[in-house]
Amino acid sequence: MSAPPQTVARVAVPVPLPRLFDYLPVPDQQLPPPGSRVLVPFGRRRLVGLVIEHGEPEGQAPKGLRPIERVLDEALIDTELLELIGWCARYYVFPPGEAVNLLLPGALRRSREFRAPPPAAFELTEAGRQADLARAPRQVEVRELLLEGPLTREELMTRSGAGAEVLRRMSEGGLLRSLERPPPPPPNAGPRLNAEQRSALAAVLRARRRFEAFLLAGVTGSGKTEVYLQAARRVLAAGRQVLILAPEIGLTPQLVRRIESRLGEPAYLYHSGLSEGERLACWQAARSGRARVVVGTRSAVFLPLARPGMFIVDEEHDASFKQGDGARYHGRDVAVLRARSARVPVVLGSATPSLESLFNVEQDRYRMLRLSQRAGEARQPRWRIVDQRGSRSSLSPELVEAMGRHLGEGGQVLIYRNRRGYAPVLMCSECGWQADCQRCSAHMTFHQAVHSLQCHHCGSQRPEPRRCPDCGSPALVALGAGTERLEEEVAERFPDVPVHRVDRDAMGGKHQFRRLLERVGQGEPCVLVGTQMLAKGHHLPGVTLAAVLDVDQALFSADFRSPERLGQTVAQVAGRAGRGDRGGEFLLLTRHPEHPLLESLGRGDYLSYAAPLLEERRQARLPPASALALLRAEAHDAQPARRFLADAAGLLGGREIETIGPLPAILTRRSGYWRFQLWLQCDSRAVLSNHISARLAAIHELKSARRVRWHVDVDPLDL
DNA sequence: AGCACGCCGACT
DNA sequence: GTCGGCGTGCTC
Ligand SMILES: [Zn+2]
Ligand SMILES: [Zn+2]
Repeated sequence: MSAPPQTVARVAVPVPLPRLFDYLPVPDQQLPPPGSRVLVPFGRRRLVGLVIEHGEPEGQAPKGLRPIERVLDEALIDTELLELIGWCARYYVFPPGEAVNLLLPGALRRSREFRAPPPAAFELTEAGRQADLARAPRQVEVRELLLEGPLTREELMTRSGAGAEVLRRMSEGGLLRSLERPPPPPPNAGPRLNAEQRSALAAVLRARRRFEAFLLAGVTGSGKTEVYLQAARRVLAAGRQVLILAPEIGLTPQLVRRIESRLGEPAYLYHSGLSEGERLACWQAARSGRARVVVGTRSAVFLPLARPGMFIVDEEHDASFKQGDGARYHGRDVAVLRARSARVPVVLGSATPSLESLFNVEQDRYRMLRLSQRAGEARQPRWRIVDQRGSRSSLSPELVEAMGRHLGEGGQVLIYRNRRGYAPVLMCSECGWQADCQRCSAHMTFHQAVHSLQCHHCGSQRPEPRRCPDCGSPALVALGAGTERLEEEVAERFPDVPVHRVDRDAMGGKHQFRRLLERVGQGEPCVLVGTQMLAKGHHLPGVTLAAVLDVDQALFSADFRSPERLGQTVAQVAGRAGRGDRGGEFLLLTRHPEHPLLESLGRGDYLSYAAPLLEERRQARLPPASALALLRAEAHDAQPARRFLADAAGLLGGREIETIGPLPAILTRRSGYWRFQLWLQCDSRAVLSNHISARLAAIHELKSARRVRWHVDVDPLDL
């Protein structure tokens, strides 16, 4: 009747080897079920692993099988997640042992018991209200604050001056009750939806009980967030959980507050900024179902969920969803898979959808929901492409004129430049010497304020040279302009207007940035000069003029994704202008105004810009129209890396798979390593992954593999 | 990835 | 004599 009991557990062990390891049960015990967390002997070490499945021993273990040492948690991970991770390991060609890192929070990856983190919030008990605290001034302070209602532990400690010890004593004495989360702000129904939003919402709700993937493509200010939050509310009402993924940079306190107030539920945050204890608490709350709303970055896509009801990916085009090392998965794509296996809807939102998602719409895998109207009075800004040829300054006369006009009318100006520092190149005007990084094939960026040269690829620094190291001339010139120089030039042109620089160098702490946003929010006329930090998220209602400087390098980049990224950046920055009630203006500065990409961009509609890009990818057999994986290798010398890839190419060639290379990476040398890559292309994603997986062991065993660092990247974003 | 073993240069 | 450099091999 029943199948004979299987004799070994196949265990995922956190080592970078392309296989699971077989273990016998703990002596005199049964095999722990799949999903169990176990402690196993491994070589001379003991490691925490996860039982993936049961089976019969195959592939002779050289020294025989060893038993599991201890079962730490039985069936901790459900089979749906185990299957998902297995699928990911095969598709993305990462070692199955990564399952341990992806599925367990750090606290559960170690064998020792974990000390429970302190409670996140407190409220006063009845006993606490009435207690006689005449001889405990600190406790009185705590009580005063809590009379108004519950507070987070952090807030309570800073405002009352009470230490952890005081709170612990009060809890033990029954004066305080610990809460896992502070209560959410009062629910707020939010604005009335317009017709487009209502029909998008209806479409999502119709799929509430089955799998369907939606691409919610809405221009800036069209109210995408409202649509998915209203859908989420219905899912919560049915007793299901909602997982929202957002890029690191977009996971702001404002977004979290908005989510909480719309959903009337505390949002459980999961991101890398949390302490280990906080991560564990969120993980457990998600697994138990207590956390009904979870908001997190990429890694949250693997959180266990008791009753998943909907997945949401905000800013789905954002590159931070792709993990860049270890298990190189794409959080958005995993969310779609997870929704499918849980039979629930997934909503991908973006004003500038990835070509991958647009392709999936074309293939009828996703359904597009378009929001083309800006909510409220906000209008599309007026666009202008400015020919920068002939202008010696980075700020062209037309830009300066427009800035003066907008500032004069009380507006704010945003200038976007994707490069921090003073100048990207420092050159000797006598002999042509340029300051290059010793360890990378790149120029060093000149940072004038700190008198140094910095490499933005490897972080190395050196002091600003006074003379040319080659010819001794003092005539060193800074070529081009980064944000630091732009700030200086703006201040020269507009001495009476405040200029704020927003980049990693100028914004030391988060508080500094927040304070600046508050100040800018007051609405005084000013100029903001900055990088990515400025383009993403954050409401800047006072901005009426936005400009993108120096788009030209993106027009001629070797990276085939460059035009797509350019369009996304430009649309994002343009979206900053005229969010308020005044009609905005947007300028794009270039020395190639006739470039077809810019003409297409200038029409101001991202989707019609993207359509021909997708067509080009198809013609060129590039992703997403075909499957691409890279085999990357790096070594201190170029030759071993090239050699390894050439050997691997010999193993990987096949009728269905085209191998190209070894090619040098776009940044050929980084941090002292020469970097090369082999392109592997195929019409079918599944065939490509299977093909590589099947040859992985042989690649591992290549002699030439021993002298290089190498890995496979399926669906790579960076070249 | 760790972690051991192993065999050669320069220290007390 | 031995401390330690990192090349090589192994992990159910
Ligand atoms: Zn010189
Ligand atoms: Zn460098």
